[in-house]
Amino acid sequence: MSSRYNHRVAEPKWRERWAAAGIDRALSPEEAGGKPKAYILEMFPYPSGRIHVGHSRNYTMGDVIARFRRANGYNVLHPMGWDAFGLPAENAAMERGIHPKGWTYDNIAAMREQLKLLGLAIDWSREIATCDPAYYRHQQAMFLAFWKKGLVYRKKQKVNWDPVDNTVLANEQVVDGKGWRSGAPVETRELEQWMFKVTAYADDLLDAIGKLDKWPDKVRLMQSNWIGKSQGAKIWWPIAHAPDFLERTPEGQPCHARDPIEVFTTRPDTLFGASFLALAPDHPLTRAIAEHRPEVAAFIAECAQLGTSEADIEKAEKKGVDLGVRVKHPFDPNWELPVYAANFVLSSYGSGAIFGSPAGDQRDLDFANKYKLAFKPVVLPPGADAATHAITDEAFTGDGVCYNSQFLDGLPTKQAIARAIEELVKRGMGEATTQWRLRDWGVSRQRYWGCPIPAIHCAKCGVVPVPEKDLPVTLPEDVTFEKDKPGNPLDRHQTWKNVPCPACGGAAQRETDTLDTFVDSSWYFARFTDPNNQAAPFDPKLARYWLPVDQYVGGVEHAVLHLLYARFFTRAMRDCGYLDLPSGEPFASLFTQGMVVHETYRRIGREVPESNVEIAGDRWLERPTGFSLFRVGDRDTQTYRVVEQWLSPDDVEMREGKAYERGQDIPVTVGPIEKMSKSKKNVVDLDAFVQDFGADVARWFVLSDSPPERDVEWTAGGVKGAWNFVQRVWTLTEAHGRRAPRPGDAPPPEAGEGEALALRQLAHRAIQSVTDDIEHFRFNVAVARCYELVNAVAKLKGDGAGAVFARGEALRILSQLIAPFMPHLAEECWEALGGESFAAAAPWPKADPALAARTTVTMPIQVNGKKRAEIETPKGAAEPDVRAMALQHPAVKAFLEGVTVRKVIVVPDRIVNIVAN
RNA sequence: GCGAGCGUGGCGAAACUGGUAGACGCAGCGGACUUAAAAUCCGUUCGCCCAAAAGGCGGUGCGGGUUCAACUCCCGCCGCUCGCACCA
Repeated sequence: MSSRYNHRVAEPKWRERWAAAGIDRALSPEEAGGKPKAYILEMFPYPSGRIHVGHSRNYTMGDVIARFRRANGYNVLHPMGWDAFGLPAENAAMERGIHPKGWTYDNIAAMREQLKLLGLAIDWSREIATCDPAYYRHQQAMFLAFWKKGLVYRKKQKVNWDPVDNTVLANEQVVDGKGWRSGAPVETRELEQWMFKVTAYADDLLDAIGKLDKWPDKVRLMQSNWIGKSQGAKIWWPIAHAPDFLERTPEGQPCHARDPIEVFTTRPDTLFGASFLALAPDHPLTRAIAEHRPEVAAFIAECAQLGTSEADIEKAEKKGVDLGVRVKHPFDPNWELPVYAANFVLSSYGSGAIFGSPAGDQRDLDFANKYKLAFKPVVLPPGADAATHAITDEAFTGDGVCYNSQFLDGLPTKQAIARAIEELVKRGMGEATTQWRLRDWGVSRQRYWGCPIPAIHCAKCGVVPVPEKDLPVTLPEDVTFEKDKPGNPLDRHQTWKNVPCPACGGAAQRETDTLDTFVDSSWYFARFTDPNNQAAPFDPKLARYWLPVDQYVGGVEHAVLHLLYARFFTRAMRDCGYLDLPSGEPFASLFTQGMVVHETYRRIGREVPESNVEIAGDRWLERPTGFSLFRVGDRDTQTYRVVEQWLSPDDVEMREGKAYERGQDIPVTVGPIEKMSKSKKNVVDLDAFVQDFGADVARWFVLSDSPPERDVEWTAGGVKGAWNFVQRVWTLTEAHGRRAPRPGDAPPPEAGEGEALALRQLAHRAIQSVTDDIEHFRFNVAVARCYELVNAVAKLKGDGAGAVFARGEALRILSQLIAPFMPHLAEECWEALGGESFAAAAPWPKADPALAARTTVTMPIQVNGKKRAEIETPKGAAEPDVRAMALQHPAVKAFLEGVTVRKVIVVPDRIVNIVAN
């Protein structure tokens, strides 16, 4: 009498047994003995509330690797923690009148239970939360150490200000000119900021990318581009003429506005093609002139209005205004050039000034043409004729040979650059330099729920570090959040804020900014190696044992932000003596997984006439209400409707291929397939799913349908496939279980022939391919191999000794192969088949080479590239034999009638191709 | 605009360093079991030609090329996705 597999009983049972046996605990280096270590880590979650099946993919992938490594004899560290500081906690506090700490810890408690439902092989004894003073006290100590080492400094500078979140953002957190969380257009403010000197490692961060050979090329490229190294020259252009008012500041002090203007260029070889200088609208000289010249001030204002989005930039015309300043050419004091302010020059790159060489740069050319500035071409493209080559509308930006360039004439571009720099240095007009796109990391955030910056401001002593003995600087808990009181509650907290100066004892104030939460996640992987250490962030010996992380798994959205910061942090920790990690690289191997996506559903709202539709960027709004709209239908039938609300998949049912609200006749708009997210409601809650189908079905499905790096769409069909598989495996296993040969039994002679032998061979080949597929992150292919094996087991009928043995062996192998993917079902099967201890603790199966190896191969025979027949040959059959067999095959003979065989190509064990005509 | 990746049945996808295209799953179709449904099991499923079978022809976005042989390599297009974006 067979029974259905009951995940509701089996799954909790095995989780309890694993926990009781402590099999997920990482061993100390001493306990591990000669075992190699494997540190497997998924990017830790922000405790936002609840987990949905979309989150589970990331953790499941890491878990497959962790379980696989453990079965292969590694000492595995697979921990979990919480990236627990951050803005959503404060927003929740404001909305609901609760404390961020309570909200965060409640979420952690709920999400921990949910993650445990998945049956992840995690060492929960190492759990950490970044908002725990036991964690962030070490972060504060490191901050002080970095400060001492010169890797932390303060700087008054223009910052990206998010007006919605009321805080500063790092450059990496500004996407398309908008805040990465709030989506609000970022404003510019001038603020005193705490900075991390990431640029101190710019060269190393860039060079070492070349050694990260187990990172996706895409991520490596993105990091290289972000660091953005350009080699070239600084050039100083002396002022020839300038308006008189530049002699003095508005206050009457002598000023430096007559200092030479510095520009950066990668192409000093084009200096003889220079036609003008252009300054950024907010270049100091532009602003100084704007004080006196209304048209310049107007131009600055106009530029400030211009958006920074793609569309704006594409449309924006190259525009400028003559500043009335003339400069001397560095190679010819008699050659004077005009200085413009121009809208296409960025103050944030280089020195915020360029020299325009129109023949060699499209923007410069557009600008010169608009303002009728004279120029000449100075780089001759390969193959062009110096007498006729001309530039009108299209610049030549490639390499060539210099002409019209005095002492540079005849030199190819690379040599000309070197020669030009040599001459600049000789004349004291410039020098070689390297320009980086990478900027230092501003870490000050004007928020409460973050790690306090351990510094005190004293009127007498300046900025003083908090003495180490006074750490941690803990967040005060008695703060209030009210919607009508914007700003940082730490600023308002008098008893916390006002403290004596550690240096002079006088009245002083604590720093009220907190650290960017990306600081918290920049070293958590090191903390996991020694999570309960009170005295230090971690024991360098333990860190040395476990680091680098052998396999890191996470979303590609962190390709620049988190991954770059973590690489900086390990270098800084190393140089401050915390960490013995010569490479400075935290993650040896990185895998960026695809998302789980799902259809979106929207309740259909009121129709809006097209005349009231306003297009705002990529969305539609209703005039004058400003309500968001969406479009229904195709081009001919399109109508606009108000977005009423997103509907959860649970509230939608399909009837005759159309979507309706559950139990009602209201049609539902099926929207695009998007990443599962709370805001679009297209999520499938994990608890409910595990209750209905089990964690194993969720795990199996998210890995089965698509390659792991690609998105996978959550569909009812996919769930069904996984569910069927679970039932099928269990039905076959249970039916076999009670007459199973025990593991290790010698095969009876009958197992060495016919179908029994074929199944044994297939099972052993499955071991080979699944092993290889897991190693190479081809989980979807591994899944397909398991299906093949199950199909073959089901197909083998009969109760003879050979069949029973082969089936028992195949099922036992199957239970082990599925163990990393579906650990609960694997245990249930393992037990039913008489296995000892746990499937999770059993060593990974080894393929018997004699069975896995192929003794015969099926070779296709082609005639003129078209397959005409197949032959069975022994593996490794000699070429003449194969050739003879092929030529004698009746089907082949028929095709060779009346033609001459010109050539016979035999690729051993693969294919035969006969060329004939 | 620059850079990267991708394009294979109705759908998700396989195909090792060029060697039988479509493994495996979903959906579909036919059948068994059942009073019926669900579940399960068996068969079938790229298109076209042929009454069927055997067999043949075509087929991996489009157009060329290299090769005995191309989803795979090269050249030129088209489309989609992602990243960066006036970076001097």
